[in-house]
Amino acid sequence: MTETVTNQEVAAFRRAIVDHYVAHGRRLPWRETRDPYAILVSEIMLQQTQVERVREKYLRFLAVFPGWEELAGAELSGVLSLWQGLGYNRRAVSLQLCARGVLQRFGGTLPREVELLQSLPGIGPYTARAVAAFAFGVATPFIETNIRSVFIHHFFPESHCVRDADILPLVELTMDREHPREWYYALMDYGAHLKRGTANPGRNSAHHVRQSPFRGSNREQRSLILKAILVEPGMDRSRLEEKLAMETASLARNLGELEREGFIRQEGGRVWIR
DNA sequence: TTCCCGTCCG
DNA sequence: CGGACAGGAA
Repeated sequence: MTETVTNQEVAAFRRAIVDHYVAHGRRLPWRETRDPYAILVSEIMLQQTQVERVREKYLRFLAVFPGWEELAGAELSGVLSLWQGLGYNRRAVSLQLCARGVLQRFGGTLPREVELLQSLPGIGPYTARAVAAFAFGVATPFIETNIRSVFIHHFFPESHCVRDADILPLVELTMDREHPREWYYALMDYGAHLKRGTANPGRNSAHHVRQSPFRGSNREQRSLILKAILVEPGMDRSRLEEKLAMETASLARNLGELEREGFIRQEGGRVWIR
Protein backbone atom coordinates (compact mmCIF):
# COMPACT_ATOMS: atom_id res chain seq x y z
CA MET A 1 0.00 0.00 0.00
CA THR A 2 1.62 3.25 -1.07
CA GLU A 3 0.04 6.56 -0.30
CA THR A 4 -0.11 9.28 -2.86
CA VAL A 5 0.73 12.52 -1.18
CA THR A 6 0.55 15.90 -2.85
CA ASN A 7 3.00 18.74 -2.36
CA GLN A 8 0.28 20.64 -0.54
CA GLU A 9 -0.22 17.79 1.90
CA VAL A 10 3.51 17.64 2.55
CA ALA A 11 3.57 21.38 3.19
CA ALA A 12 0.61 21.18 5.57
CA PHE A 13 2.19 18.29 7.43
CA ARG A 14 5.50 20.12 7.84
CA ARG A 15 3.69 23.21 9.02
CA ALA A 16 1.82 21.28 11.70
CA ILE A 17 5.02 19.65 12.97
CA VAL A 18 7.02 22.88 12.99
CA ASP A 19 4.23 24.88 14.63
CA HIS A 20 3.98 22.36 17.42
CA TYR A 21 7.75 22.37 17.88
CA VAL A 22 7.93 26.15 18.10
CA ALA A 23 5.18 26.18 20.72
CA HIS A 24 5.92 22.99 22.67
CA GLY A 25 9.38 21.70 21.70
CA ARG A 26 11.15 19.95 24.58
CA ARG A 27 14.45 21.22 25.89
CA LEU A 28 16.51 18.13 26.66
CA PRO A 29 20.13 17.91 27.88
CA TRP A 30 21.32 15.84 24.90
CA ARG A 31 19.92 18.43 22.54
CA GLU A 32 22.27 21.06 23.94
CA THR A 33 25.37 19.30 22.63
CA ARG A 34 26.93 18.22 19.36
CA ASP A 35 29.42 15.91 21.03
CA PRO A 36 29.04 12.58 19.23
CA TYR A 37 29.98 10.70 22.40
CA ALA A 38 27.30 12.39 24.48
CA ILE A 39 24.73 11.95 21.76
CA LEU A 40 25.52 8.26 21.42
CA VAL A 41 25.21 7.82 25.19
CA SER A 42 21.80 9.49 25.09
CA GLU A 43 20.57 7.42 22.15
CA ILE A 44 21.60 4.14 23.73
CA MET A 45 19.91 5.15 26.98
CA LEU A 46 16.78 6.20 25.14
CA GLN A 47 16.29 2.85 23.44
CA GLN A 48 12.94 1.68 24.79
CA THR A 49 13.31 3.98 27.76
CA GLN A 50 11.28 7.05 28.59
CA VAL A 51 12.83 10.49 28.36
CA GLU A 52 12.13 11.42 31.96
CA ARG A 53 13.95 8.38 33.24
CA VAL A 54 16.98 9.04 31.07
CA ARG A 55 17.39 12.70 31.98
CA GLU A 56 19.23 12.39 35.31
CA LYS A 57 20.97 9.14 34.39
CA TYR A 58 22.41 10.81 31.33
CA LEU A 59 23.85 13.76 33.25
CA ARG A 60 25.27 11.53 35.95
CA PHE A 61 26.80 9.15 33.41
CA LEU A 62 28.51 11.96 31.50
CA ALA A 63 29.84 13.44 34.74
CA VAL A 64 31.54 10.15 35.60
CA PHE A 65 32.42 9.04 32.06
CA PRO A 66 32.85 12.27 30.06
CA GLY A 67 34.38 10.69 26.95
CA TRP A 68 35.41 7.57 25.02
CA GLU A 69 38.65 7.13 26.98
CA GLU A 70 37.04 7.26 30.40
CA LEU A 71 34.27 4.85 29.45
CA ALA A 72 36.58 2.47 27.61
CA GLY A 73 38.95 2.28 30.57
CA ALA A 74 36.29 1.93 33.25
CA GLU A 75 35.45 -1.14 35.32
CA LEU A 76 32.29 -2.70 33.97
CA SER A 77 30.91 -2.82 37.50
CA GLY A 78 31.10 0.98 37.65
CA VAL A 79 29.29 1.31 34.35
CA LEU A 80 26.60 -1.16 35.38
CA SER A 81 26.13 0.52 38.74
CA LEU A 82 25.33 3.81 37.05
CA TRP A 83 23.03 1.96 34.69
CA GLN A 84 20.86 0.45 37.42
CA GLY A 85 17.33 1.78 37.08
CA LEU A 86 17.57 2.30 33.34
CA GLY A 87 16.98 -1.33 32.42
CA TYR A 88 18.29 -3.49 29.60
CA ASN A 89 21.73 -3.80 31.16
CA ARG A 90 23.19 -5.27 27.99
CA ARG A 91 23.04 -1.76 26.56
CA ALA A 92 25.64 -0.72 29.13
CA VAL A 93 27.94 -3.55 28.09
CA SER A 94 27.45 -2.62 24.43
CA LEU A 95 28.07 1.06 25.08
CA GLN A 96 31.41 0.34 26.71
CA LEU A 97 32.31 -1.94 23.79
CA CYS A 98 31.38 0.93 21.47
CA ALA A 99 33.80 3.21 23.28
CA ARG A 100 36.57 0.65 22.94
CA GLY A 101 35.68 0.09 19.29
CA VAL A 102 35.74 3.82 18.52
CA LEU A 103 39.21 4.11 20.05
CA GLN A 104 40.63 0.97 18.46
CA ARG A 105 38.99 1.09 15.06
CA PHE A 106 38.44 4.80 14.47
CA GLY A 107 41.14 6.50 16.53
CA GLY A 108 38.65 8.05 18.92
CA THR A 109 36.45 9.68 16.29
CA LEU A 110 32.92 8.37 15.88
CA PRO A 111 32.30 7.84 12.15
CA ARG A 112 29.39 9.63 10.52
CA GLU A 113 28.62 6.85 8.03
CA VAL A 114 25.52 4.87 8.92
CA GLU A 115 27.14 1.59 7.84
CA LEU A 116 30.09 2.08 10.16
CA LEU A 117 27.95 3.27 13.04
CA GLN A 118 25.77 0.22 12.70
CA SER A 119 28.80 -2.05 12.82
CA LEU A 120 29.29 -1.05 16.47
CA PRO A 121 27.64 -3.21 19.15
CA GLY A 122 24.17 -2.16 20.30
CA ILE A 123 23.78 0.27 17.40
CA GLY A 124 21.01 -0.83 15.06
CA PRO A 125 19.24 0.81 12.12
CA TYR A 126 17.49 3.43 14.24
CA THR A 127 20.38 4.48 16.48
CA ALA A 128 22.87 4.66 13.60
CA ARG A 129 20.66 7.05 11.66
CA ALA A 130 19.61 9.06 14.69
CA VAL A 131 23.24 9.60 15.71
CA ALA A 132 24.13 10.52 12.13
CA ALA A 133 21.37 13.14 12.18
CA PHE A 134 21.85 14.51 15.69
CA ALA A 135 25.64 14.45 15.88
CA PHE A 136 26.57 15.11 12.26
CA GLY A 137 23.51 16.65 10.62
CA VAL A 138 23.21 13.76 8.15
CA ALA A 139 19.68 13.64 6.70
CA THR A 140 18.59 10.04 6.39
CA PRO A 141 15.12 8.59 6.96
CA PHE A 142 14.48 6.56 10.11
CA ILE A 143 11.61 5.47 12.31
CA GLU A 144 11.20 5.01 16.02
CA THR A 145 8.11 4.80 18.16
CA ASN A 146 7.23 8.52 18.25
CA ILE A 147 7.88 9.07 14.58
CA ARG A 148 5.81 5.99 13.79
CA SER A 149 2.92 7.44 15.78
CA VAL A 150 3.09 10.75 13.96
CA PHE A 151 2.92 9.22 10.51
CA ILE A 152 0.21 6.72 11.40
CA HIS A 153 -1.84 9.50 12.98
CA HIS A 154 -1.42 11.85 10.08
CA PHE A 155 -1.28 9.65 6.98
CA PHE A 156 -2.99 6.37 8.00
CA PRO A 157 -5.77 7.47 10.39
CA GLU A 158 -8.10 4.62 9.42
CA SER A 159 -5.57 1.81 9.04
CA HIS A 160 -4.86 -0.91 11.56
CA CYS A 161 -1.73 -2.73 10.51
CA VAL A 162 0.53 -0.03 9.08
CA ARG A 163 3.94 -1.35 8.11
CA ASP A 164 7.17 0.58 8.59
CA ALA A 165 7.94 -0.15 4.96
CA ASP A 166 4.93 2.00 4.08
CA ILE A 167 5.91 4.77 6.48
CA LEU A 168 9.57 5.09 5.54
CA PRO A 169 8.97 6.60 2.07
CA LEU A 170 6.82 9.28 3.71
CA VAL A 171 9.54 10.02 6.25
CA GLU A 172 11.94 10.49 3.35
CA LEU A 173 9.48 12.57 1.36
CA THR A 174 8.64 14.99 4.16
CA MET A 175 12.11 15.22 5.77
CA ASP A 176 13.83 18.60 6.11
CA ARG A 177 17.16 17.85 4.45
CA GLU A 178 18.66 21.15 5.51
CA HIS A 179 17.87 20.75 9.22
CA PRO A 180 17.53 17.04 9.97
CA ARG A 181 18.44 17.54 13.61
CA GLU A 182 15.66 19.99 14.41
CA TRP A 183 13.24 18.23 12.12
CA TYR A 184 13.58 14.92 13.94
CA TYR A 185 13.41 16.61 17.32
CA ALA A 186 10.16 18.20 16.18
CA LEU A 187 8.79 14.92 14.86
CA MET A 188 9.58 13.11 18.10
CA ASP A 189 8.10 15.85 20.24
CA TYR A 190 4.92 15.80 18.23
CA GLY A 191 4.70 12.01 18.54
CA ALA A 192 5.23 12.15 22.29
CA HIS A 193 2.54 14.81 22.46
CA LEU A 194 0.06 12.68 20.51
CA LYS A 195 0.40 9.81 22.95
CA ARG A 196 -0.30 11.96 25.96
CA GLY A 197 -3.78 12.81 24.78
CA THR A 198 -5.54 9.90 23.14
CA ALA A 199 -4.82 6.23 22.54
CA ASN A 200 -1.37 5.53 21.19
CA PRO A 201 -1.52 5.63 17.36
CA GLY A 202 1.40 3.21 17.43
CA ARG A 203 -1.02 0.43 18.26
CA ASN A 204 -2.07 0.54 14.65
CA SER A 205 1.43 -0.41 13.59
CA ALA A 206 1.91 -3.87 12.17
CA HIS A 207 4.98 -4.08 14.42
CA HIS A 208 3.27 -3.16 17.65
CA VAL A 209 3.88 -5.76 20.38
CA ARG A 210 2.82 -5.95 23.98
CA GLN A 211 5.53 -6.75 26.48
CA SER A 212 5.24 -9.70 28.80
CA PRO A 213 4.95 -8.75 32.49
CA PHE A 214 8.22 -8.04 34.29
CA ARG A 215 7.20 -9.41 37.68
CA GLY A 216 8.16 -13.06 37.96
CA SER A 217 9.94 -13.06 34.60
CA ASN A 218 13.44 -14.26 33.84
CA ARG A 219 14.27 -10.63 33.13
CA GLU A 220 13.59 -9.93 36.78
CA GLN A 221 15.74 -12.88 37.86
CA ARG A 222 18.64 -11.62 35.77
CA SER A 223 18.35 -8.16 37.19
CA LEU A 224 18.35 -9.53 40.75
CA ILE A 225 21.41 -11.69 40.06
CA LEU A 226 23.32 -8.77 38.62
CA LYS A 227 22.38 -6.43 41.46
CA ALA A 228 23.50 -9.00 44.02
CA ILE A 229 26.89 -9.42 42.36
CA LEU A 230 27.32 -5.66 42.07
CA VAL A 231 26.77 -5.35 45.82
CA GLU A 232 29.01 -8.29 46.72
CA PRO A 233 31.61 -9.06 44.04
CA GLY A 234 33.15 -12.53 44.29
CA MET A 235 30.09 -13.97 46.01
CA ASP A 236 29.90 -17.75 45.69
CA ARG A 237 27.10 -19.41 43.82
CA SER A 238 25.59 -21.25 46.77
CA ARG A 239 25.31 -18.01 48.69
CA LEU A 240 23.78 -16.29 45.67
CA GLU A 241 21.29 -19.12 45.33
CA GLU A 242 20.32 -18.86 48.98
CA LYS A 243 20.12 -15.10 48.99
CA LEU A 244 17.91 -14.93 45.92
CA ALA A 245 15.92 -18.08 46.76
CA MET A 246 16.40 -19.23 43.20
CA GLU A 247 16.26 -22.70 41.66
CA THR A 248 19.75 -24.15 41.21
CA ALA A 249 19.17 -24.94 37.55
CA SER A 250 17.63 -21.57 36.80
CA LEU A 251 20.49 -19.73 38.51
CA ALA A 252 23.09 -21.82 36.68
CA ARG A 253 21.47 -21.16 33.34
CA ASN A 254 21.26 -17.42 33.96
CA LEU A 255 24.85 -17.23 35.18
CA GLY A 256 25.94 -19.05 32.04
CA GLU A 257 24.08 -16.61 29.84
CA LEU A 258 25.29 -13.56 31.77
CA GLU A 259 28.83 -14.85 31.34
CA ARG A 260 28.39 -15.48 27.64
CA GLU A 261 26.96 -11.98 27.21
CA GLY A 262 30.01 -10.44 28.86
CA PHE A 263 28.45 -9.34 32.16
CA ILE A 264 30.27 -11.64 34.57
CA ARG A 265 33.03 -14.18 35.01
CA GLN A 266 32.94 -17.31 37.12
CA GLU A 267 35.89 -18.97 38.83
CA GLY A 268 35.88 -21.75 41.38
CA GLY A 269 32.20 -21.36 42.18
CA ARG A 270 32.51 -17.61 42.69
CA VAL A 271 31.12 -14.85 40.57
CA TRP A 272 32.42 -11.40 39.62
CA ILE A 273 31.34 -8.63 37.34
CA ARG A 274 33.61 -9.14 34.37
C1' DT B 1 -2.12 -2.36 32.33
C1' DT B 2 0.62 -0.04 29.23
C1' DC B 3 4.30 2.44 27.61
C1' DC B 4 9.16 3.68 26.59
C1' DC B 5 13.49 8.15 20.83
C1' DG B 6 15.38 -0.78 19.72
C1' DT B 7 18.79 -4.52 19.18
C1' DC B 8 20.10 -9.10 18.74
C1' DC B 9 19.72 -14.03 18.55
C1' DG B 10 17.81 -18.28 17.02
C1' DC C 1 10.00 -13.32 11.67
C1' DG C 2 9.21 -14.29 17.20
C1' DG C 3 10.96 -13.61 21.58
C1' DA C 4 14.07 -11.97 25.12
C1' DC C 5 15.76 -8.15 27.32
C1' DA C 6 14.86 -3.85 32.96
C1' DG C 7 12.38 -1.39 35.32
C1' DG C 8 9.77 2.62 36.76
C1' DA C 9 5.89 5.55 36.18
C1' DA C 10 1.10 6.79 34.91
